[in-house]
Amino acid sequence: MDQLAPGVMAPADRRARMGERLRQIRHERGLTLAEVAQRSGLAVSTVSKVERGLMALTYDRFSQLADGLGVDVAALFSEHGERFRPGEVAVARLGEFRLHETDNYAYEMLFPDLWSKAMTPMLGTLRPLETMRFDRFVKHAGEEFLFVVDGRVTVHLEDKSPVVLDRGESIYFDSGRGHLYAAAGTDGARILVVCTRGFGDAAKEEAARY
Amino acid sequence: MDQLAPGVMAPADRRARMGERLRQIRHERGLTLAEVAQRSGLAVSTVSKVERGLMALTYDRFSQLADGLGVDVAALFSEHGERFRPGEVAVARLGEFRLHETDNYAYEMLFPDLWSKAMTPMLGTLRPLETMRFDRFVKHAGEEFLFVVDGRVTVHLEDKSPVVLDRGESIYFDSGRGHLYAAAGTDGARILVVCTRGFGDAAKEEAARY
DNA sequence: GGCAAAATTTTCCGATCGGAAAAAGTGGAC
DNA sequence: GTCCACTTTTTCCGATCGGAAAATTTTGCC
Repeated sequence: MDQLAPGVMAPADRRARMGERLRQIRHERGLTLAEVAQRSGLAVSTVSKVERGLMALTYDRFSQLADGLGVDVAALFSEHGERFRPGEVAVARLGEFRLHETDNYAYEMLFPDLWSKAMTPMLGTLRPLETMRFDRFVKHAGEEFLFVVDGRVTVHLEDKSPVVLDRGESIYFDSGRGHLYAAAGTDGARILVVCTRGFGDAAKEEAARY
Repeated sequence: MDQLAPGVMAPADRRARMGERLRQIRHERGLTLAEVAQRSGLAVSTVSKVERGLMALTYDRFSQLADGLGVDVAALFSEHGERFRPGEVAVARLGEFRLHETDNYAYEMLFPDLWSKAMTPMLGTLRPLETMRFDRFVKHAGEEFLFVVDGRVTVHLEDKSPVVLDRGESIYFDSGRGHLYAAAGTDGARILVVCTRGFGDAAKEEAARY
């Protein structure tokens, strides 16, 4: 009577698998049931039962739980999704970086040989804004994370006031918003930038401009 | 009484929005309630109630419904969830981190309020391996980038020799490989870790092709 | 207009969700 | 060992889900 699409497993199995996944995620975060319950607005007992596959949450509460765990609902439903070769590892040693110099930035790609990975980490050395030549903001697809390793940095964002970051501070933003970095003050600064979505797209966009 | 995080809308609103969205999708497909019910294995009345926001399906049945509609669950949540919105910016100031302590790690989520962004950056303080208790490696979906901010770090990877990283060095690997960090030597160490939440654009694009 | 067929909503009720509180682990300290 | 604090599980029960079928609305056609 139940004519479901092939590959669909029984509800009980689904719950069990999802439960295991949720518990694993919670443990990775180092959270207790009480903490997750607090953050998601659910009862402790509810979270416990869900993790053991004893119960299936309604989608709105399930969504709350995902938020409380800090995980995207979408990710919980997509069993697959690894395109980076499973198990791969790469180390970036001092002095082995590939230097990339432009008019304004001096970037070092940390893993120049790793092609299709989710993130592109770069180390950069910044000069003060006065010595930089800028026509326009840089913008590209993806999201961007900047961490100040040394010195002070001013981040200019399109339609926003400049943000000054001290050493150890960071900023996260949509790369689609125009952006531009410079060292604050007279000294240089050292930053770590991590972008999502391969450099490929960005490179293409850049190339198309000239 | 309901003490939820800011920005989270009431359950009723959530249902209503989702319902409208589901009905819209069904109409786009030119399907009737009966047809969707048939394809998803749910009752007609159930689909009707869901579309009008009178009821919230459990996540397993919700998933069935999505299948019946021929739409990815991810897509249903992607448009109205509290995601990282285009153009958004967040700054992590010193002293504003959310500290999380586990047996082995003390890490600080840099953007605790920004869920569902592509990357999850964390700052961590490591103790030497001797003082840590470990049962097994940690492994999870996604990819991971570790940068040594201060001190020296030993990275233990499943089926690999330990890797020692000096300040300024970094490592990139598939989080699916068991991993575990510790400070090298007797002093502690300071690290910056950026994780992706699995699930890539590749999967999305594949699904969207047809 | 009336009529029939199809689509949708409402009703009813058993099954299950989901929370509060009690009970049962789980260490760690003494 | 006992005690204590913390985490997890179990219990209980009101609230809600979810399906079958009846009732209602809508659509098409004469």
